[in-house]
Amino acid sequence: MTTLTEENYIKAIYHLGKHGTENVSTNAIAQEMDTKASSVTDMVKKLAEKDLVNYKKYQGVSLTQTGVLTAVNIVRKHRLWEVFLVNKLNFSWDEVHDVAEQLEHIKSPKLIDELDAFLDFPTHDPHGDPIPDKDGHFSKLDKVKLSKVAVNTTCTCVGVDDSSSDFLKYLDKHNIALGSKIKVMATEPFDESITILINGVHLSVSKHVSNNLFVRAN
Amino acid sequence: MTTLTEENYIKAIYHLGKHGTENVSTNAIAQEMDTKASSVTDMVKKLAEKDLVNYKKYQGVSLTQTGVLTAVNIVRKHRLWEVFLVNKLNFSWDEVHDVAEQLEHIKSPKLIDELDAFLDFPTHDPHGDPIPDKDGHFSKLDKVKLSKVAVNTTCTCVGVDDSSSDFLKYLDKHNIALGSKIKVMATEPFDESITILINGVHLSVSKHVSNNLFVRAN
DNA sequence: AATAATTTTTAGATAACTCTAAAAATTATT
DNA sequence: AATAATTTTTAGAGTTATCTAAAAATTATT
Ligand SMILES: [Mn+2]
Ligand SMILES: [Mn+2]
Ligand SMILES: [Mn+2]
Ligand SMILES: [Mn+2]
Repeated sequence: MTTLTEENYIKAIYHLGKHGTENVSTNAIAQEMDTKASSVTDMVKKLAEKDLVNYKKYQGVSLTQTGVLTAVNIVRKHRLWEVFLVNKLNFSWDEVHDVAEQLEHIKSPKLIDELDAFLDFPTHDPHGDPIPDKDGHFSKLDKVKLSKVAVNTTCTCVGVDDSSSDFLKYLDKHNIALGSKIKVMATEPFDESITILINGVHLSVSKHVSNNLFVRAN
Repeated sequence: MTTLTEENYIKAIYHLGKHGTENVSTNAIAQEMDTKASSVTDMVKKLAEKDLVNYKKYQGVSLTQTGVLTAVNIVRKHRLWEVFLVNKLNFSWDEVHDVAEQLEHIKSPKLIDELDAFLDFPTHDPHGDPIPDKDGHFSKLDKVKLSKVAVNTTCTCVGVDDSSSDFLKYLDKHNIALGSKIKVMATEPFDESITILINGVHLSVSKHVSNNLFVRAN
């Protein structure tokens, strides 16, 4: 059985190292989890003991097969709860993350699969991130950063890379949501800002925005 | 801020001492929580320090006003989650308790009130126990134990006193559910068992059953 | 290749919660 | 009222997860 703390470490390693496959440094984990490197070392030893991570002193850690499975299951729970909060409980997409951080640790063999069915087996969460199915398989959606889209092309917003509350609120304010049609009107070389057409309105957005919005070509 | 452990102690004191008003003994808490009396003493001191309980050495504990408020809020969360699990996620009434024990500790100012609205402000949980509203007020429902009902009277099942999985499954097996009409046909003095008519079927039930089924007169 | 800077680990301490065993207080029995 | 039984508290120690400070290993710079 994994503790809440162990699960959070597993999740951090999963997210930092390309789905847990790459080696992740002690410091990177410490930063991600807002803790000290010495604490990370302690926990990583414990996780290695439990065969959840591969660890060699000074060489960083990666997830074992069991570790990846554990991580994917937590991600599944997190994202399903986010869908529930937005679709059923009137949460906005900038409010769900903290609550999902708690709900993702609830242990029940039945709960998540029933929730999945109740939500009609969603494939993506409110931020456009894919939800793994019961067996851990992700539905691949080929998305591209808005900054890569050519001028005069229209595309559809399908996700965000930055899901900080501030960024999401900014998008809300300018009526940019998943499903929004965006036409790239112009790009400015000097500051890499771009002008887009959204809901009939012209809007100039910074490099940060275009680099953190995922779109699909139409 | 209350920890998960503190919340569980508060809840135990609330349930053992008539809504936290009566004094509860250290041993009673230890038994309820499946822990040692010495651990209870430690925690009770901590709770007294936080002004959640009234405590005098060797005299037992009761909840303060803040303690009652905390307890009622946990009970509210527990019962609302139980309704959610039964009404929305196809859980049966004998499966919900353990999951609700986990969910009741989720902290979110918005979550519970939205859940309450989503469930259409239920007044009772799947076991017939009242759900306090936002302000901690319980809707009183005058219920009586089936064992108190006179012969030849018909009544409606509105709750259970024993909500152990075994007892609930027994009720399921004999199609006794909240809302079921029950007519008391006969009482046997020698073992205090009674014969009831339910769904057109005659059934003899033990003293335990009649003492743990709440009914409302019709 | 030697030295400096950085990263990582170890050592030792602390906080929250738990336990066992012994001491103290209360309650029951004679 | 004295003694016995029970309950409750204290003392001391273990576990998990955290921290600071110092030591060791790795990586970068000269
Ligand atoms: Mn999230
Ligand atoms: Mn998300
Ligand atoms: Mn319950
Ligand atoms: Mn209940």
